[in-house]
Amino acid sequence: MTETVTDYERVRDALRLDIVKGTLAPGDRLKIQTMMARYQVGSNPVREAIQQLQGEGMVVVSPNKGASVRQLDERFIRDAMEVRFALDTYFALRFVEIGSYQVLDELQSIQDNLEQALSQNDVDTAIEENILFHRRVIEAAGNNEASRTFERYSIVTRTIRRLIGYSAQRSKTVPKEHRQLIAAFKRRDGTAAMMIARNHAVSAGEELIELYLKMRSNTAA
Amino acid sequence: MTETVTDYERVRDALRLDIVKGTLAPGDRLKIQTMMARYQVGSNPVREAIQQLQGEGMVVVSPNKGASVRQLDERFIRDAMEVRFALDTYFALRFVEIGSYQVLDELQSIQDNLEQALSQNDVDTAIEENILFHRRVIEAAGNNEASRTFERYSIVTRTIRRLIGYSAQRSKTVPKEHRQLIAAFKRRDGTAAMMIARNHAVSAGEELIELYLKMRSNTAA
DNA sequence: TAGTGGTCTAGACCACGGT
DNA sequence: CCGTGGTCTAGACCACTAA
Repeated sequence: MTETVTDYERVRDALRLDIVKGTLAPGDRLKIQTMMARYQVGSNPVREAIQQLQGEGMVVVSPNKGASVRQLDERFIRDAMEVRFALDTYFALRFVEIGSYQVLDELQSIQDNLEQALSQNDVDTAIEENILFHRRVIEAAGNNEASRTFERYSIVTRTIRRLIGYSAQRSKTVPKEHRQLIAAFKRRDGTAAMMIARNHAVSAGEELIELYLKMRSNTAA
Repeated sequence: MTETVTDYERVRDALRLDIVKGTLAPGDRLKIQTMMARYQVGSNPVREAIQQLQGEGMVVVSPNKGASVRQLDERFIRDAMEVRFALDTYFALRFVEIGSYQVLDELQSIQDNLEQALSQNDVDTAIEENILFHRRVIEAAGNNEASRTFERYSIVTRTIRRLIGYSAQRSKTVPKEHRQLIAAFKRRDGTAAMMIARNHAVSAGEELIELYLKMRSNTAA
């Protein structure tokens, strides 16, 4: 019953978790020596873990210069959000075709948690429940590749939102749009679901860019 | 003016190319010793290259058992085609908004090459021009992440099509649907472009699955 | 030109599969 | 229980940077 057996798997999983959790922030250097000490392994497993994460796109490696956590620049945020947009729109439509009542209940329950977290200003929980909501819609299709792609880009939302939080404005629109989406799912209205998902993704994307730009100017100050 | 400098980059690029070209087929083992000999490097660069490709999803590594080129099973084909579907649909709509006349000309020229290749039964060229057509539509949006995602899954089309070729039937519908798409782009008809792209992706996906199943039963025989 | 840190090799170690 | 082949360590080597 041992989980991952090899060292490079352990290091890879630990690193990925640290990046997702935010312990390692975008731009942070990943020095081999440091990780050798942290995980009590040699250089080889560390390098292999880093290479794999580079393949996944979380980490950037410059030859002879080293690795660092991928920077979230404006370009990447826009691109990631657009892919999210394409996925969310399509899988909202798909959900109408295949979503079960059981998953609908799950969505409703996630949504309840999200609203409660928002009302209590529990930003971390709100972020995770929000991502979970969208992930669950995609996962309902049982498409591994779509889920992986979603996961790859959800780090953008997670990281920026964690830095800025939810505005009073957004704390209202997010639940409203989610409830509209659930309603459209319930009455099996594919067109409506697509349009709501589309609108939701656009407004989320635009706000994230705006927050990012604000963040940059604040950091510069 | 040296291209990639480090060994692991060279090996990674060579391996990736071999997989895309089909020199290394799905399921082929990637033995470290073999690659050490082939590329004249030690085990370390080989392992790092493999790990990165595993991150990209082209290669599967089982701990203590080794790496092999990813198998194209029915599940993966379906999932990949569905992601392609989501991308193609969305970026067809997007192209109407942002596509330039210059890119339209490029598309027309690619399409000409594709039709010529089909009429001459030049399958390899047809495959590449076909992929190029769809890639170009996505690339017009200038979205790096979308392009990478497209690239990741285009290997499915490439590999299966290479094994089976184009049926007389498909040799007619592909150009027809592409021409319809170009026409919709030209009159900036987003709704039509989306629906054509959608239809095109669905029929391509269904045919690939069918071909795959046929291929499996032939191989088994 | 010294220091930091990434890259690569050689070889020991060990898991797994066949005999 | 031997062979094949994947995994890991130790250390040499080398690219970059700063003084």
